[in-house]
Amino acid sequence: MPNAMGDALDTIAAETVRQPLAERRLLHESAVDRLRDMIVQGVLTPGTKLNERALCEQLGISRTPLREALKVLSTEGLVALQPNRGAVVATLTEDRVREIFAVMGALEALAGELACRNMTADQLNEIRALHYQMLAHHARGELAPYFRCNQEIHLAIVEASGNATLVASYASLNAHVRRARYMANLSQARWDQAVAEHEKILDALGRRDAGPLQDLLKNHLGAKLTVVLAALGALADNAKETADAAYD
Amino acid sequence: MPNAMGDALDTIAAETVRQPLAERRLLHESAVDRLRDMIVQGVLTPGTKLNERALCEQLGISRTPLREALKVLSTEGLVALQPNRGAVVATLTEDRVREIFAVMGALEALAGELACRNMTADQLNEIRALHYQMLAHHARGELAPYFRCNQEIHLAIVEASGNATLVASYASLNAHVRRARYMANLSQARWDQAVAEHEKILDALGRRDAGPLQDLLKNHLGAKLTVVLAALGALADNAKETADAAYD
DNA sequence: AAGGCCCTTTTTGTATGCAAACTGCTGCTC
DNA sequence: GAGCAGCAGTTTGCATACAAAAAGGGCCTT
Repeated sequence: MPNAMGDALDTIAAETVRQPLAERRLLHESAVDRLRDMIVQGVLTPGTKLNERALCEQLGISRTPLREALKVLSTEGLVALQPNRGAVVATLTEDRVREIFAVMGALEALAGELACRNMTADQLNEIRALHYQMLAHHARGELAPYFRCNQEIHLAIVEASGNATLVASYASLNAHVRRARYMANLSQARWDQAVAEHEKILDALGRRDAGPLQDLLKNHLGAKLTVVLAALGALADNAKETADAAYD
Repeated sequence: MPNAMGDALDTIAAETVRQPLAERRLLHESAVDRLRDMIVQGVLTPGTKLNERALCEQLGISRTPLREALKVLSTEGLVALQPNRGAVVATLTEDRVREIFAVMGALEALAGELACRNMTADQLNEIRALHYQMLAHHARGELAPYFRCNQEIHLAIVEASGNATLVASYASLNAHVRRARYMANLSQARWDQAVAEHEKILDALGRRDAGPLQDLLKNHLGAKLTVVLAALGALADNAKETADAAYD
């Protein structure tokens, strides 16, 4: 045994230099994922100028895969490309949020209908499990984990439709509004109500009762829209104040 | 006047060397458009391997913008990227077509509802004009122009919803099925029936009668699905025969 | 002092170069 | 003869190089 640390070092080297089994991901793909996360989680706020050189350094890649990633995010709508003038994080206007929610409403309604028809018992159980996990976060007042659970439930319902195209469309639109959602400051009353709505949704799902489920989903989404718009307004006000402060 | 041809030559030079006012489009953008057209119109058939060097030559660009275009088309779902193994035109399975039609059904239903509420008189008139143009093509038995008109009408209805997000989602999905649509061989009976359905759709639109309109759109799309699936089956059979012939 | 012009610097868009991965073929082994 | 190792050629993924466009800044003009 020449070196007790040999194994550990080899492991690290294998992970950093070359992933043998993990089938090393392509640079532009991981760049897309990382940038998307940064945008959705609000690290990169709407309107932020995306300097290629700076992002390259931050991600440790060259401009070629970065630019490919920006093109992808642009077709996803999260980034706006201005010819010869670079990329900026797409802004979210109130109108656009309303548009997105309208489309998501149609998609969720379809998902609910299909889920009632196609959902497996396992899928239903998983949704139930996520629901109880969410209840726990609600009881403890843990907002961020609650949001994550909440998202997973909605995604699980859409996935239970068994329609991959629907899942992709829904996920793409969802990424846009999640940006605003992360900074939503739920009142306790609205939070409690949202949980109650989820209870009813789960109930309808369990009975595979498509009609009422669609109505419940629609109302739930409508309430979410109100919350998101409020968050968006608050955000805009903050930005305005900051801008005003610059003039003081 | 030193040279009578001077103006013409200058014009050509200006167009080929540098577009001054037309704000020369970016190479990767036009590449996306050209490749998308080739895929949708069936020049590049599903499963075709996309060799970068060959496409570069064909489009007269280098690999960088071409690869950016492939990434974009991949996120649109029209091509599939195989890491380290290149890109192929995405295949259209029957299941996938059914999925797409299910989602498009939900989107068209929403579009119909919103159009009844938001459509301007001008938009309705434009749809009427397109409809009559389509009737002319039907009367003359001109299939390809009929399809184009047909597409434009459906897109115009979605646009009349006033929801840009809805338009984008619809257009993206529509690109996929248009591939199959181009090779659909409509029977005269089905063709006549489709025109009759359009007549009713236009009527409901004119009355801004959302409920019946949604039903009509849904039935119309269901009939289209049948036609597309038949075309897809015929295509698959052709491919199979060709493959079989190779063994003779 | 305000505005515009020109020059420098930065940034973007595209082409090219290079290394790793894949493909296909030859020849060897069993 | 089937199958596999190994090598040559091709293709992909990424980095870099270069040119055109935009942004910034100083100087001059008015």
